[in-house]
Amino acid sequence: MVSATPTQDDLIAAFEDRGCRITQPRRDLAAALTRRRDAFSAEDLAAELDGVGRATVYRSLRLLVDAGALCKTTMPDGSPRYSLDNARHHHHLVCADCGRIDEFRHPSVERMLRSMSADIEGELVGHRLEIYRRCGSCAKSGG
Amino acid sequence: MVSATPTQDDLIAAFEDRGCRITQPRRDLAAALTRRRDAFSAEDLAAELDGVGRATVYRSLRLLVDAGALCKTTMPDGSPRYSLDNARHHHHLVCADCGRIDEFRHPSVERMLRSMSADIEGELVGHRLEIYRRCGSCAKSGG
DNA sequence: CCCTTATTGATACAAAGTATTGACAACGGC
DNA sequence: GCCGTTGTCAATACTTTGTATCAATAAGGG
Repeated sequence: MVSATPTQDDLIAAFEDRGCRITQPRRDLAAALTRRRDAFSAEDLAAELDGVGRATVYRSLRLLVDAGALCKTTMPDGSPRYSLDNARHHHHLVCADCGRIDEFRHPSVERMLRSMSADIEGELVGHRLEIYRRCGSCAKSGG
Repeated sequence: MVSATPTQDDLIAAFEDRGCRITQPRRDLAAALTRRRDAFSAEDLAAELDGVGRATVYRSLRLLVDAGALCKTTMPDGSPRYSLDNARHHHHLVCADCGRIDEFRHPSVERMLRSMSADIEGELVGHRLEIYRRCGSCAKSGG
């Protein structure tokens, strides 16, 4: 089970857990992911991984998102970003200026869902929550 | 100001309010929107509006979303859907099976945001919340 | 009614991904 | 340690959801 920020081995383990073979492209990708601690786009990552095909990058990202090792987040303009998943259940705090993504856990979210579920017909199957803000350093640097 | 489900005239007014000319394509689009009460994709709408160019459909949808007359919602798979905006501030209840989108207002959402803002560094500039469920009729029809 | 200028449709392009396919390489069996 | 099966690969074409460009057109003020 992955906990705290995943290491390269954790990412490899995520592939193995899903019954996938450990190939060189996947090793390269895992290494690149652990080097890159910020949020990134799939295309950026593909450009960085020179010998690895675009399709492989996308496939692997999807695998890792499904495995829970990566998060896919939506920016205010709708474009997707990936980031390492540090902890089980959380939401994202996205800086609308610099795009920095922080994980975020707050009891009020679960409280809200419980409180809503009573008033919603049918079964809740999931949710998507992004909080957009101007992060501390962007606020300081004015704009 | 648009309130309750917008009529064709409300949509036309939304264009006017933004200083736009009232053209035949925009009239056609407004008519199609008020006929179509369900959530729809931009491509569906473009296909329905035969004489109207794709670019015009996308341009107009963006204008109406900006004007607050339409909502753009994200499905669980990430694909976008548009729907008429019935009321000022709300979130969306999306059926993961049939794609039906209902508007949804619940005090717990604002309560959550207030409660979180105390613990978040920087200024909150927005949020995105979708609640996915299986709606009543999809639950009944099994699966 | 005419002139200005927003708007249009066509088309090309862009971003983010999925499908296809022949080649290749992991890994289990022996 | 070699071999064959089969998952995986890179390349490429295609799809979806838009945006940019641009010449032609039509809105609507004067």
